[in-house]
Amino acid sequence: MRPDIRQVAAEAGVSTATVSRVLTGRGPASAEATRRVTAAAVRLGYSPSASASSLRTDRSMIIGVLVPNLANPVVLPFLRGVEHVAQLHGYAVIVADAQRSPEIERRQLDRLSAQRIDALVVAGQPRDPDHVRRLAESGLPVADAEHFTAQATAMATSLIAVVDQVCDHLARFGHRHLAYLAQGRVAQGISGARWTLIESAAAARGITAQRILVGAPADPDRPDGPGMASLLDGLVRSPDGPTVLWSASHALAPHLLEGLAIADIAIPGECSFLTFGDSPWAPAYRPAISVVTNDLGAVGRAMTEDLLHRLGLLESVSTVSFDTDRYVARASVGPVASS
Amino acid sequence: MRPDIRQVAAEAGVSTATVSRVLTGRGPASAEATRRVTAAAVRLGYSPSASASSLRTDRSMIIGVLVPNLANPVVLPFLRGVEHVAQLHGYAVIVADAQRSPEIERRQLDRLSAQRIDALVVAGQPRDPDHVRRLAESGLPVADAEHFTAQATAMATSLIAVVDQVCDHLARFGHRHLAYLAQGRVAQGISGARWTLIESAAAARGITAQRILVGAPADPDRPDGPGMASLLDGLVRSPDGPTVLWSASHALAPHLLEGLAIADIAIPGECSFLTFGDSPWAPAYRPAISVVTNDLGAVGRAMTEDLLHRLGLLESVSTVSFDTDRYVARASVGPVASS
DNA sequence: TTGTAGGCGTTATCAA
DNA sequence: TTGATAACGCCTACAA
Repeated sequence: MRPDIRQVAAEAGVSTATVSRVLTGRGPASAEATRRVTAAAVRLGYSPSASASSLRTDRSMIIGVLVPNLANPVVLPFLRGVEHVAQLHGYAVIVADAQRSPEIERRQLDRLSAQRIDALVVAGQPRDPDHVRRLAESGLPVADAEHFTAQATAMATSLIAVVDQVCDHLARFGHRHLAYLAQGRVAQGISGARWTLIESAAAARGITAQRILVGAPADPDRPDGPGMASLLDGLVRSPDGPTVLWSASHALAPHLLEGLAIADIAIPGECSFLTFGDSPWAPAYRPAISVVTNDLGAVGRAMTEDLLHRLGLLESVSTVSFDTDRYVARASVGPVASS
Repeated sequence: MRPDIRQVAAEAGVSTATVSRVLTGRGPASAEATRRVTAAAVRLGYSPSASASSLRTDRSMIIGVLVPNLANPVVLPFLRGVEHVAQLHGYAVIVADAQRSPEIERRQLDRLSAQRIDALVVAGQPRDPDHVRRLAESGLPVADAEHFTAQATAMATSLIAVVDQVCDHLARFGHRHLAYLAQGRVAQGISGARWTLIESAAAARGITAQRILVGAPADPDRPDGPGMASLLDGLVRSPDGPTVLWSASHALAPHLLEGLAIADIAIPGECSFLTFGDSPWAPAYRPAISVVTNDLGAVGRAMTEDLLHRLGLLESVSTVSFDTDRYVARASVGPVASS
């Protein structure tokens, strides 16, 4: 049914070796041979079997992406970035969703391993970091988003500048107390780095910053509105409570906003609000929400380029800077209420 | 370096055939052989090569998913559903992002074809439907989301019930004119079916319904707020204009809301609002947005089960009904203003 | 129940 | 520059 390399060879009147050389571009081939082979391949609708080629060359041309939780929309731009670069270099992307479970994560990593992926992208904190480490030690090129962003200095300096900018803005509006709200587990990598930056930038401007970990709702689809409301009410309305709430992630933001709405806390009248991560909902909200955009697509692209570089497929990693963080001030950040 | 089936055979003191039979579960194997082989496999950290096995069996154990535009967040639950079911049956999922371009789509389909995917899921309207059709005709099991949802009768009846429910609600509040706002191109499948349903359900209650196609912003990340505002202003404030705006997709909703905010149209005072598709932003909005949830994860799961069924891997397709559409009434739908 | 052996479709080596 | 050929790692008749 499906044509194979031998049929192409027969059709072109050459040997299979020549067909292979022409189509892969590896090895010499005369202009005439090239012409006839490509013509025959097109005529027959030939498409070489990736399995056979992988088996022979020991290269699967597949990049695996381990996603801790595919329900989280922030992975989307990231995935897109990985896909984009991978595709440019003939690579396919296999997505492995760990569904927030260590066992599923292990199964998924095993599957990726069986596919003999050429490289692995870890798109967040894995549930079982040891397993990932073991893969890396066994020679698989691994790019970990947490480590990567913390190490990419261009990105870090961009973030520093933006955090400074935000704190300036807040100080100018008279804010003295800031609360940084993050979800559940304390992240080591990027999230931890952000907090350190915020804390020191705030301190430099006489703003006290506190970090508050709000328990991730058991079911992220049905957040605990009232619970969030009472938490925020107690926080904001306590003496010397924060006058600014800064959400660590875009996914967390709507839950916080819902809590604020229930507790009837006015934005920015009673409390200013901003968040990491942008989406069409931020400007659409009333009031429009200030954001610090973080271009995760760029991170995905850079990580994938780094991997391809390590695989020897890319001469130089694109030096396009990571200067993609930006502070977009909107109505949700305003002057502190004169009480 | 990496252990091979022969090494496992040697370690277990059996032949490679026995190893294969034990590990794949196909063919007979004594309890003793099974024990020793599995032990040896674990001891050596053996993981069979998917390429070799694909080559031999002519089954890649890979399902391809063609996503017209991976930037669109609605694919996320869908992808997750596909991934979930695929994984349960040992299948890997390759994501192909067409990036809204016909050429890229073709390249991606060619790549999937080279990978010898066992089945293809099409997660939206492909840019080049002919190419997809050709693949289907060549014997590849293909599941198309548009066709699928239109044909899945359980899903359709669920949708009918929900649309009736919404229209009842609107009629009770005194609404007589409804505008259904959809993006750009008119979809043939699910989106078209929805509109037909809405139109007739509305008519049955004395509500006139009109469909308005709002041009998709060129760059979906920077929507045209003012343009949207003037469009909606002209629409809502015209004599006999609609008193209800119904957004066809969750992605469109924030752009509409931004337009309403700019035009200073009060919700629900001046105009009620609801949308297909839920997310944490809907209840967090002020006022909270009414939604018709559509569980795309369930669609992804069902489609994948259907494919596995066609591949002979699944005895019966899960008959869990599609009764997942639901109308969640929130504050954004209220009585029509008494003018 | 087990082992032997051949071949899946490609690519790399080597001799011509 | 080309062609014959031997693997790559696995699965599965078939024979024992």
